[in-house]
Amino acid sequence: MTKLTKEFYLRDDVNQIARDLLGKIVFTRIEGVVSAGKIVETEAYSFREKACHAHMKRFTERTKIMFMPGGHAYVYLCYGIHNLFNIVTNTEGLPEAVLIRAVEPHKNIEIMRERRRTTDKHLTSGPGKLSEALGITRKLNGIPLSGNDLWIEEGEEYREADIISTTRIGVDYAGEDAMLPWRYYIRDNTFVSKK
DNA sequence: TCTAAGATGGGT
DNA sequence: CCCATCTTAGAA
Repeated sequence: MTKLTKEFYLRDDVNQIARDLLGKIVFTRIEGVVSAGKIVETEAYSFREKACHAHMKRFTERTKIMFMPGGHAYVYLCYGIHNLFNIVTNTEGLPEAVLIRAVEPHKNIEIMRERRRTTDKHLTSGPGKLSEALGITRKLNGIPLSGNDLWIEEGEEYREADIISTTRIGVDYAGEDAMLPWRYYIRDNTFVSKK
């Protein structure tokens, strides 16, 4: 019922925000249709490390969204096929973001089945999958999460012991920064993407 | 202009 | 393991 405040996103600690987002609910309203999923897996990205598109504050047509103040959506196309959904964090000019890697269906699973056309366990268990299930495309790139198209609400609180921290997926190109334990997920949750 | 590579997912 | 698919960034 209550959207997260902008102070939540503006904090100068993208890893803390990635942890805090676990259990929160992502809502979309696409052509009037609302659906939602509970976040169960995230990854943190920062200009301070090499896996980030905006490493060393690299400013391009694509990365300019990450320079916006925290609380905006960064949606980009991966491998020419998949829309990956990130949440921009930190203040303007400090490009950091949290990649949402998996959610658990929370509201309107029927529309997710229509959009995905696969079995339920594959509905939202990966960054490309959840975007398709929730209808997130690059049309939403750069929009604020304070609006009524795409937003985050409070959800479930998890105890520290149920949050796993490990290395991020698909970032081998980042050299030693690929070893950073900046991936977070809920222990034993069936919608967490597999390595 | 040209081109290689990519924060994936689905199938063999 | 292989491949679809196409934007992006950087080189030429």
